[in-house]
Amino acid sequence: MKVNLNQLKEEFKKYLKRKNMKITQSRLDLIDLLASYGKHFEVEELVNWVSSRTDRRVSRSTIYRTIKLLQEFGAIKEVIKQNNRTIYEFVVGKPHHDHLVCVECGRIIEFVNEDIENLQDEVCKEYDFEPMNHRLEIFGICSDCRRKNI
Amino acid sequence: MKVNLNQLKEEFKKYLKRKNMKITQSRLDLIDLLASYGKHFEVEELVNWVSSRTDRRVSRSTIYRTIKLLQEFGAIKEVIKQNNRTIYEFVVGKPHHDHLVCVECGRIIEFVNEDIENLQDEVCKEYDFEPMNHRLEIFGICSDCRRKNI
DNA sequence: TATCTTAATGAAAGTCAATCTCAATCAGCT
DNA sequence: AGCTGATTGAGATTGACTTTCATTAAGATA
Ligand SMILES: [Mn+2]
Ligand SMILES: [Mn+2]
Ligand SMILES: [Zn+2]
Ligand SMILES: [Zn+2]
Repeated sequence: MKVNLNQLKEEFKKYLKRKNMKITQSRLDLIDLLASYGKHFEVEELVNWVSSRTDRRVSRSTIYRTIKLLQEFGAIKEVIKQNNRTIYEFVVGKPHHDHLVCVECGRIIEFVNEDIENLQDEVCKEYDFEPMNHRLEIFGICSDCRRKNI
Repeated sequence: MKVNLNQLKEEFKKYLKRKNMKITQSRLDLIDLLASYGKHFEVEELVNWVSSRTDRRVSRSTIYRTIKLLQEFGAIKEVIKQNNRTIYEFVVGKPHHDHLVCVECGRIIEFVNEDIENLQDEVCKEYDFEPMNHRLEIFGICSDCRRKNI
């Protein structure tokens, strides 16, 4: 579960070189920032958080561009699409998992279920479909919110 | 699988009365149109299609408002959220199912898997989470597109 | 049926996430 | 240090969706 940040950055540098892209300070900074954020996040939230750490400014444009890049690289995933908001997660060093989303308080519960994963693979085989990624979102009411509502 | 449209409309009328809302021509027309559309759809697509049938004009605003209403009523579901587009489906008379989405050609394959559904319920029990609805989207490449790419 | 009250509608304006544009800057090769 | 092309930031733009508000229609009442 522990991420070797330096190793990750080295891999990212190789990835950038392979794509003839430049290793810039902004890109490396964002990896650091994302690795230390430790929560599911929305881009706008990240923009604010990054600009609050005044050490070095990174523009909104660059943050959007780098998030897309890190998604292709595989360090970040879109985990929830609700209303018209996208919630992301830094997934390096985290095993794959899916999410329960409380529609009342927004709480996000992570779960792992190997059986569901295997069944998905079976379904894909059945339809001769090559899966690349998936998103299972279960929307409902968490225990805390149910207790409050009584 | 066969939907009794009149019965559906009667239920929708009751639903509207319960909510002190009016039974309007636009609302009834949209149920007819949606029931006859027979495909997954995006709102903008529906707006165009509806306005191409010149029998009676319904504005974009009303279409958006009615789609939201029909979602609450349960006749329509958001089935895919990708990029910043939402794909809907008229679900009356259709058993619950999930989707494989080809990221190359946009093809949507529907599948039913009771085992996955049951496992989801188990997960929810485990976390004392009351599920309301869920969305399982598997993104990948369909067989046709894989053949083309060889 | 005519009248009245209130919800629904349409057109246009507004919102908001995300993308694009382009001049200035930076990475990194020589 | 100088060169070349990728990257950046600020602001403009897009596109899906929502809101506003004057007008219209539903449907209850008499
Ligand atoms: Mn997660
Ligand atoms: Mn479907
Ligand atoms: Zn909750
Ligand atoms: Zn395809």
